[in-house]
Amino acid sequence: MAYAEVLTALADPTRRHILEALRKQPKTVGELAEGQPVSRPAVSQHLKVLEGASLVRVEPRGNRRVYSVRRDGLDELRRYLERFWSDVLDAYSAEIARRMKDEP
Amino acid sequence: MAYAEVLTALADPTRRHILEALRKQPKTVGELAEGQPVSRPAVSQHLKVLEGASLVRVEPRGNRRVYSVRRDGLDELRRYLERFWSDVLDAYSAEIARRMKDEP
DNA sequence: ACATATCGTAAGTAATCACTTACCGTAAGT
DNA sequence: ACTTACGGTAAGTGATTACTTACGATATGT
Repeated sequence: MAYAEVLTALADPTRRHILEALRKQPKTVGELAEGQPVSRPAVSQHLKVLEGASLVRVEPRGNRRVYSVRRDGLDELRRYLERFWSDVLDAYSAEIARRMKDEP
Repeated sequence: MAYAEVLTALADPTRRHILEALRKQPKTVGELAEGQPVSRPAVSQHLKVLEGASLVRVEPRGNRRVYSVRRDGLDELRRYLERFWSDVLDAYSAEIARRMKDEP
């Protein structure tokens, strides 16, 4: 059920902005906060959620904490979407087959 | 920016349950409400959100309103995820190339 | 040792959200 | 025509949630 955390994490615009800021290269909390319209503690709280969703990883480097993008969360979400969609397609083709049988 | 609506739509567990109930076959509002632990109006409200995210389509059939899964919302989300991830990979390989140059 | 920088956490607050009950319009059955 | 079924919308409420400021802990620099 990890995809649930990923979805709630990605549902917030500020968290998406933070994630997108990390696309290019790893950044510290301060650097991330500069680019956002919210306070630094708010960014910290969002990072906690992103980390819980396996979308981000931390590496403490001395005084700073360097955050970078992590693949696992996105993979989890992709698997969920794919599973869901293949179920839809299976049901669809089963419905077609049923109709072919009834109305030849 | 349609992926934002898709993400907020999928972030809610009840909405996901409703969507998953529609995987198998199209259903009316009443049928959907039976399978859920919430009231029928709540289901109606969720369906409105799902429809706004292009995850669901309605076809009024006489008295009933038949809802079914729609592909567009999921596609939109997939495009966003793919775009995001390819940006990450591009930045990563660019970083590798930079290091190869500096430290041969 | 002391001052400064970086960042997480606590506490409080305002806004958002999911839910309920009540109501209304429309279509179908008698 | 009258009643019943179906479902969308309005209004109100309680719980989440995203934000703020204040504080504390740890590492760096002088």
